[in-house]
Amino acid sequence: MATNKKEAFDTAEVTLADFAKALAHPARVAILKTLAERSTCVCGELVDVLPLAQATVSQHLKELKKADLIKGEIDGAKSCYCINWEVFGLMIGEFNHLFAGLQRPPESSECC
Amino acid sequence: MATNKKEAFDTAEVTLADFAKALAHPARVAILKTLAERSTCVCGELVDVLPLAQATVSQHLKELKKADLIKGEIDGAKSCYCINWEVFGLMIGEFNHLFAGLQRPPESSECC
DNA sequence: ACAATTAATCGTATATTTGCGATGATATGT
DNA sequence: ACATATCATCGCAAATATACGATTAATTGT
Repeated sequence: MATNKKEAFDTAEVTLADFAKALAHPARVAILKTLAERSTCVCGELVDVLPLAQATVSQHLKELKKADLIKGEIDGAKSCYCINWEVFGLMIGEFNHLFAGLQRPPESSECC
Repeated sequence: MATNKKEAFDTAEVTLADFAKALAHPARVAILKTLAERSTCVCGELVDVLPLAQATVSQHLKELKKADLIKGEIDGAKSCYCINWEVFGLMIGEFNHLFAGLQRPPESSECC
């Protein structure tokens, strides 16, 4: 059974894994890139940019929203999205912290 | 259908998404941490450290190997794993490149 | 030779992810 | 009021991911 064993892990590890999961699809990476590029918030333009159907793009946006990496607001008939820079910075911090912690040892120890 | 649409995206985005997917589970983050910590390569000790069954740990190791983030060698009856620092550095570079590209705009543009 | 240890793999169950068409709800333009 | 545009959500299908017990294969210790 794929019972969720998240409780059994460190909070830091779960947090990082969740952020990583948000980035674990090229469409979502592309969405973030596009949102950052056009400082003006885009909505259905994303559908034009991506090789995916509107429903699918909507779903990826939902994922990014769930991870709190983007904010969305209804602007008339359209939906306006933008990067949540606060959380985004937090994510970068988490990744950097992990990478800093995982340092190559002083070459004395050769592995297998 | 969950037909793979990877071909339709930029190589850079696919590469990064693949690395992100490798980190998208707390167990795999924990494995990398443990491998880095004990410069000496561990094998079944990981099973003791993790709250998962041996078969499950083996599967996560397989995932990390698929992403080329770790190397594994059979050492007698045991299996010895270690971080593939070359690829690991490459991954860090990819993430840093992404994060550098996604810069918060000069505050002029307020989003939604 | 034989029991015990180690770890990969198989089979299975369940959950999640990915993708899309269709539908519905809201807003806009005429 | 009515046709159109925009987008979230639903329902469905297929693929992946997660987890584990059981089995297998190889190694080690006695």
